[in-house]
Amino acid sequence: MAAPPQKLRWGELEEEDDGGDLDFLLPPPVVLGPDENGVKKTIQYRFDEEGNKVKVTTTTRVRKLARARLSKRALERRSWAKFGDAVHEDVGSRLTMVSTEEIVLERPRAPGSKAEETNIAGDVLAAAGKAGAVLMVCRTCGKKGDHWTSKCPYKDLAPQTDGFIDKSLGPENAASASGTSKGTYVPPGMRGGDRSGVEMKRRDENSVRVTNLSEDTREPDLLELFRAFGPVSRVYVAVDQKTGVSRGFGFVNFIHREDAERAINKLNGYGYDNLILRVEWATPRPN
DNA sequence: CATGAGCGA
Repeated sequence: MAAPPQKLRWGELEEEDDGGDLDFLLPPPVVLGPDENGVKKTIQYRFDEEGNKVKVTTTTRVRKLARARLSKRALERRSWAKFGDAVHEDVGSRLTMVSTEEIVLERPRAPGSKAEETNIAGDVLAAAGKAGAVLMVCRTCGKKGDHWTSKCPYKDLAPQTDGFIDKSLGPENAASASGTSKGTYVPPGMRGGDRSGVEMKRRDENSVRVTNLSEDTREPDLLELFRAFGPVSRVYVAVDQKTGVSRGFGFVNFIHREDAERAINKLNGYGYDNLILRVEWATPRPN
């Protein structure tokens, strides 16, 4: 019996664009790199609507630097003794186990579930007071149909929910997620009940700038270093968007100003990764 | 040396 004709999958179909029949006149595409920074350049040629030959260069970053070293912590983990099911495996030292643990996936909005009955979109429209209104939900305070995030009166006052947050501190972060009705997804901005706004703290407060960081210092490293002084609400390391390489400076925000001050006093001039850190108050970000 | 990213109708 002859094999059935191989069907083309959609991904294998040739892309058809206008003027495609003339494409053989164009130079073949050139792919440069990826270089040692993982930056890949693709040079393609095509005809535009007027039939002019145009050159299109796209730059993409393919992956992290191949030469990037493992962090100290990762190296340390390599030397850990195997445990669990892996104890009996002898597949060499770099072993990734497939978990045999059963994980039940919850589907809060599954058909028939309680959550399904509440129609969020309808909610929003009602709040906006008009049918066909846009889905305008402020991501800062969670208010619906009132203003956009950028116009939020609490813009800089909301507790920080994005970025790097020290989850080990206090129940606020973990507990707030489960605070409201169980099983229903609650957007970060709406967690934590009452939003009268009075008790909200400025989130960009107590911001400490850290400069002279080594290239491979990342946010987790900074957190490790600074959390000793008190609860940290945010860590940020500036990274070159194109190469992914650290720009050598970052910010750490503390919940308490005194902690920030102690961190500055202790860590400014501190030797870290063979460089001398500079730690000082950050001037507030312009906006 | 150096002051952050996203974000709409």
